[in-house]
Amino acid sequence: MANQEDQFKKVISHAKEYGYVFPSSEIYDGLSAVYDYAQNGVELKRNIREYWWKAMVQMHENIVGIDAAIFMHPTTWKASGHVDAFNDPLIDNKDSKKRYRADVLIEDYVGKLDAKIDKEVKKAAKRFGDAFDKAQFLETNPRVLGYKEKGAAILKRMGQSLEKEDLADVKALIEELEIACPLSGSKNWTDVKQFNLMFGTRLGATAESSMELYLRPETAQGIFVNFLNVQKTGRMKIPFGIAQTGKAFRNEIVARQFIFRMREFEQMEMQFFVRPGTQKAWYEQWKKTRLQWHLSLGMGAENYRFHDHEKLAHYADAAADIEFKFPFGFKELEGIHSRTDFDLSSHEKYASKKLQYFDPELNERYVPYVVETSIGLDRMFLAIFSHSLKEETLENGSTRTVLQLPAVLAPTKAAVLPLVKKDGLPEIARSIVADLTWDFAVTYDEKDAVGRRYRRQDAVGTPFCITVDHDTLNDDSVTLRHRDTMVQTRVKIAALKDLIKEEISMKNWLQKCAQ
RNA sequence: GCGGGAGUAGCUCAAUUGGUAGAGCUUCAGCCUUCCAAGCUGAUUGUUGAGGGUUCGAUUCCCUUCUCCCGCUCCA
Repeated sequence: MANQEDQFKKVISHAKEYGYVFPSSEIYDGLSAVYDYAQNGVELKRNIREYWWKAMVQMHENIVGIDAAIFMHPTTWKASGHVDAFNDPLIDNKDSKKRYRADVLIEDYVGKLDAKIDKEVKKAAKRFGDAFDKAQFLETNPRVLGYKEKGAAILKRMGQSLEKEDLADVKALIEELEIACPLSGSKNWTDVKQFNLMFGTRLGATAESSMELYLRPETAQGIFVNFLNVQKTGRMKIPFGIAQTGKAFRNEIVARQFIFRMREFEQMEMQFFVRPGTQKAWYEQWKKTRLQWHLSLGMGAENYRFHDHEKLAHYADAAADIEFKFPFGFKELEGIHSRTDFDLSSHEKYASKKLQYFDPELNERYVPYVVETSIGLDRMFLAIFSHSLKEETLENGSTRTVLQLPAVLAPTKAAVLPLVKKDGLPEIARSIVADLTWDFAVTYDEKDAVGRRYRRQDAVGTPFCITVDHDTLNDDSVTLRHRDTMVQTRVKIAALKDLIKEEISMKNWLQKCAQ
């Protein structure tokens, strides 16, 4: 455990020291759970996004992309269920330090009343024997009626108080009912606090004319509301998908673990629209396809696993996570959800617009079912970065820190190094840089001994080093050093471009794990 | 939000009973060097997380606050 912790701390400080991730607004002490991507981080992140986009959009004839706005009509979030589901009244017990949802505590209390009714029924059934009429008993027995009334009154009052956001009354209700903490038995409660997981803001200049808005808590709704637009204008036939990448915002109560859980984060997701009844097969298909994508990066199959959800979200009929072994254990990296027709149907109701597809094969209209793949770009970044950071002990006993990023994703693909700073070697190196820079990201470095420069490039994750030496003057050849093996080969300058292109080509990487 | 730990240079860390901050690595300039960080010379960097208090004097003691890490909690 201490090792894990140490490793994670190394990841965080390496990310900062080598220009990948900085705490946001650091000169003001940072902002909780907000981070900035630095000069190298932005490249890595961009490359991951591109790798995903290529695999999901470009390589699928029936998947297209969009880029929806972060602001959406507020009714969107009523239809999606977020206004209800992302809005919890929470209360803490001061003695046990446990936190509960206030409404759940009260509902549990009402549940106990129902249990009492059941008890009465059983007792009566015993007493009356065969003559027992359950329906009549429930309607006439004064005790049962008392429990029922009480329960209904409690729920009504709670509903009204929550509606009015009268949280003091919710607390009063809990105190009046003498609800105790299930763990400690204590009735020592804090005030009820409303936690809204969505960030609110206002659209419009003046307070009177402005409109309350949310920053989107997920990108998916931007696709659902555009479903028909894309289907019609793109002449899409089911099954087809719409993909997008973009920022989403959640006001997490506790956001932690570096960039794993941030309040502002980027999703890469694809909604796949299918004929009702076929969702299960597509769900399985996408689980497989997405895992293959991960495996193509070569970070070891043993570091991935599926986690099938037993408790499903309000919209899903099946859901699984692809989990990755982060420095702090296996955690969710990507979600694959069978979302049914929940979202489209709900938007139909709220917007009073038909969101249906006419299926020419079946000759009928229907609301399509949706299978979603949704991956956190920041989590993918962390997965790759933390997995790539290694400390090696070499044969001579020295250690080297190397960031073994997949070459296809590395921010800088090659560093060009003159062996010494004289004899015309820098000039040749510069000319190589000038040539290669049209095709991929290269850098130049002449400072310090060449060995030190190699280690520097190792630490930032540059997969190739090209060294210009005195032989270059005679035969136009240079050495090409591979980061992971430290092996060097002698190649002609003219051959460099194709050699490296081959190693960093998305095509070659994506094909690695094709089924 | 609760409990525990921690904030000193870009990174890792020092500073003896309170006496106005140092080291290593890094970075930068130069020298020397024909291939895997540790050769030589020189240089930059800090309101010691922030604010307040006690004191002649605070990195050190007290209070407040912010941030990070771990656990609990929460998590579509």
